[in-house]
Amino acid sequence: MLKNSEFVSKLRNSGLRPTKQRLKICEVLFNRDKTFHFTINDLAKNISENFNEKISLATIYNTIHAFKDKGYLKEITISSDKSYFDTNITKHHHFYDEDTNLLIDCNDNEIGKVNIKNNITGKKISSVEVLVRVASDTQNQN
Amino acid sequence: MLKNSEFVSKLRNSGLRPTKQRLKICEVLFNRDKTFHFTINDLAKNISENFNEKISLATIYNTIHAFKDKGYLKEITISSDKSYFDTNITKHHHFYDEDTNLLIDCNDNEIGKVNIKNNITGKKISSVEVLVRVASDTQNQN
DNA sequence: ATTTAGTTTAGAATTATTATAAATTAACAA
DNA sequence: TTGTTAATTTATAATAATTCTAAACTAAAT
Ligand SMILES: [Mn+2]
Ligand SMILES: [Mn+2]
Ligand SMILES: [Zn+2]
Ligand SMILES: [Zn+2]
Repeated sequence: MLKNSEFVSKLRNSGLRPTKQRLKICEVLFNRDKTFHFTINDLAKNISENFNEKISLATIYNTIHAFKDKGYLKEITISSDKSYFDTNITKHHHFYDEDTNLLIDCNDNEIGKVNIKNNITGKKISSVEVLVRVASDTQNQN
Repeated sequence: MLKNSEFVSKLRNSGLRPTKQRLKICEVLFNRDKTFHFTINDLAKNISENFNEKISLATIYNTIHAFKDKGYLKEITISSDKSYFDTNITKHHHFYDEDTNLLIDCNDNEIGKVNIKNNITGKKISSVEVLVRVASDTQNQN
């Protein structure tokens, strides 16, 4: 639940000019109570259907990637034909409902800490992510 | 290290005709000591460069998807612009080296069992996969 | 006000993947 | 064998997500 002026400084502080388009995208993504997951297409549709502004698809891609690079979004890869973004930038894991194609955040109390006993020599761990795929009982198993 | 005749029965047993193309792909994928990870492009290149047979890209896609559906391959999604396949069909986790773009299998002794305390109501867990991204110490963290 | 560099945009290009539909081939029965 | 049938392969077109390009626009600095 941030105000417009807060987005302006947030953008300025990260070296991004607070343009009309970026502020609108900030509002859509960050001016709400709960974090959520979306695809570029979801976002483009949301903006064109629910607001008067027209933001070109190229700008949406540019902005989302800029926000990701600045750490304001995380990218979640579930399938190779679609990329999800997450406004929850804390470390967390996901359930993926194969029936509805929805991503659901795991709380820390739902999945215990992942115990990595041996890392690759000379490398540093940059992230650890668990994906739990779920489906109705009557579905095929993986 | 399977023989050609074994691939013939394996294919027949799963309702797939043992065509010349499928047998060649079996040989390339399964006639070796260790499991490995590959992309469709890797495989197409491998076949066209190291063998005389020309298999059309459409057939490679068809075959890999058929093998995946029959459970002879697993698909691993790391990034949205490329899909990896895995000849190791046992339950296991992965390291992904962001410097080299290589996938590395985790042994059971490297990552402890993931403890899922609460599943989504009414759903069945179809898979649990951990992806540990690693990079050189001098790289950016996630 | 002028300049400059950053940003937006429409549209083209790229790339992975899937669809189409005709030619080929494996399986099967006569 | 031989003919029939359905599965498979293939070249090619289509699709769809994403990136690129280059011109127009705009925020920031002078
Ligand atoms: Mn794709
Ligand atoms: Mn893609
Ligand atoms: Zn999330
Ligand atoms: Zn593997």
